[in-house]
Amino acid sequence: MAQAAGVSQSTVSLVLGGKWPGRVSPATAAAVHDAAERLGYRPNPAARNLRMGTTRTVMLMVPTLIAPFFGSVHAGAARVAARHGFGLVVYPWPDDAGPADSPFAASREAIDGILASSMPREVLAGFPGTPVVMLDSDPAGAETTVNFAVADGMRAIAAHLGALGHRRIGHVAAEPDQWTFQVRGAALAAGVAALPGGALTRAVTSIDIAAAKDAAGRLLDAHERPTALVCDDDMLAAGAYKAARARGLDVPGDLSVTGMDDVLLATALEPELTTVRLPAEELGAQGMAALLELLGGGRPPSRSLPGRLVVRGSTAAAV
Amino acid sequence: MAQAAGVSQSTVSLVLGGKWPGRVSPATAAAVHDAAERLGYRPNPAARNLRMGTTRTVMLMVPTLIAPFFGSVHAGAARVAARHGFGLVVYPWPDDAGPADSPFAASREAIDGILASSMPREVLAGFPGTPVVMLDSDPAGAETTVNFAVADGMRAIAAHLGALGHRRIGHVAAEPDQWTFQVRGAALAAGVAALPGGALTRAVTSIDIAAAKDAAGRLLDAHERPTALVCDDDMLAAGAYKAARARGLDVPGDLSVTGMDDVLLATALEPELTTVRLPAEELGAQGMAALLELLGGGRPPSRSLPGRLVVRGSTAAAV
DNA sequence: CTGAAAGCGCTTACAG
DNA sequence: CTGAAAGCGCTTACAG
Repeated sequence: MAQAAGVSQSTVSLVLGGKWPGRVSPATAAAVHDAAERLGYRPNPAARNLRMGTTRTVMLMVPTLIAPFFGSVHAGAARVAARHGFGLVVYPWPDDAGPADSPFAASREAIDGILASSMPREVLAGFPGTPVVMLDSDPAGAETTVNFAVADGMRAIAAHLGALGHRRIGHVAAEPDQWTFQVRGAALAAGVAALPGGALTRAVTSIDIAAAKDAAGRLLDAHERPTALVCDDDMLAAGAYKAARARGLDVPGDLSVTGMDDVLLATALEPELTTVRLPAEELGAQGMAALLELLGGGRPPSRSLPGRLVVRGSTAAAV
Repeated sequence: MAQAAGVSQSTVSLVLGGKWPGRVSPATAAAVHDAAERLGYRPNPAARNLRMGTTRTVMLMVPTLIAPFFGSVHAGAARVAARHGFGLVVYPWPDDAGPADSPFAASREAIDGILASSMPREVLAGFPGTPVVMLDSDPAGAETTVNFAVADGMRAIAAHLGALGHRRIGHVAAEPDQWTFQVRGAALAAGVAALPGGALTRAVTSIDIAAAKDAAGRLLDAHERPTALVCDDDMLAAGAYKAARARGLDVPGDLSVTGMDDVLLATALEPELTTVRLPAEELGAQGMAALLELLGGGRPPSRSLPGRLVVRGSTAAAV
């Protein structure tokens, strides 16, 4: 490549690295660009990585890629990474991976930073010293976090149901011991407590349709049946629909149901689900932007992305 | 590291690379392993890549990661890759990516091979000479392909509906000009033609619930209404349910509906969907195994993975 | 059985 | 403004 352009290797490196102005004549720079174009030349990333001691690759850790939510997070993160010339490697953990350690161990030296979504903080213990941005996680930690304003979302749901006259509300709560679900639970409790005569019951479930159906069923079979079921996410709401149907209850005629996330499922259900839209792709994008800033030596602040209540057909006036 | 073990760099490399038997004494090898363990030493992948001219990284190209189907493909591929010490980089294309070329261009030199799922073959033109295995693609090409036996799946659906007495069948067909959908269409047509008195109508739609609802609606509004709707995938079936409900038709009392894929959505719907289970994770795993074989100098044969008809609540005897 | 040496292709002081 | 040289950390002939 250097001889094709009739210059030295150093000059090629300077020009292609964009560091030439003031050090290489414009004419020479143009010649280098021309030759590179003509030959389809691209710098060898392995050599560059070795020399620089950096890989321009970031790891995204998510609980699973099978939930479409995390596919969106990946899309947003990948878009921002690509724009800055960074690669993105995803590791679903622990759900889909085989032996959890092997990919980790292999990549410890191969990445510059970590974007970890919805993960217990302990998972990062294996990567001491690696810059990290946490997504959808407890902001009390030392790392920069990017979160959704889920408490606001839950309050919006409580207010929406309250305005429709609901007072006896059931919470179909996700079991995982994650920060986001703890916040959702607390915000809902506060929102219902603020309703005159508000009363909250709760059933805990794993994030699984069949399990959610059982949990919702327990709530619906109580002596004083709730008139609305607030579910911690859209998938749980699908289970709530099933529990309602199994008992001959019409949604939203006899029972209002809400979700959270607004994934594809929300509009696949009948009736379509009233839920809070959480901008998953934006989460990935802002998280990657923060990580890139961190890698560049900055101190990006933690931040929180607002959700938006989307009212569809699953909520109606209390009977 | 070398001095910590009291040996030369070459010896470390030989031992850690597993090439020591017969060349290094067992005692020395043990000492090297000990020191590596103690220091938490891991070879620098960039140096290795530079020296070897290989990256032990494979690119997975999928249309999108937001469809859970491709999340499963990724999981299977990543599992096999990790087991062989390979990394996996995913590029959703063209759906989620920003500027399509930028990540491609950047990674051309950074990967050893490509696993491309459900993509037009032209996309690979930008990677001349890179070993490729195609997933869910026309096996007529030169590359090794790993596919689902979708024709068998469609025939199983046609036979199932035929046995239930259905004769007027509507096909909610996916529009994308993909090999898999062409095969599905042809197999269904043959299966219905084999039914005495069988008659097939068809409406084409993009892979989108609202569009599928419209397409299914056109079929249902025909003079002689079909008694069963065969959908090219589960998401289209969700649209078919909506079209049925909008017309006061009960599924499966008035109308049977089938899907294909068996993703999460299939059991979220009410009634749960009769569909053909396509082993997406297995597709990714077998595709990666084939690619690894190809990279190792082998000539892996193309293959086809069987699906399985899963009968749930959305099909019943024809009225 | 073990080590010294070359070289993979970059980037970055440094000399001119 | 331009080029020669060093060195990043490996792997692999090669010599002993």
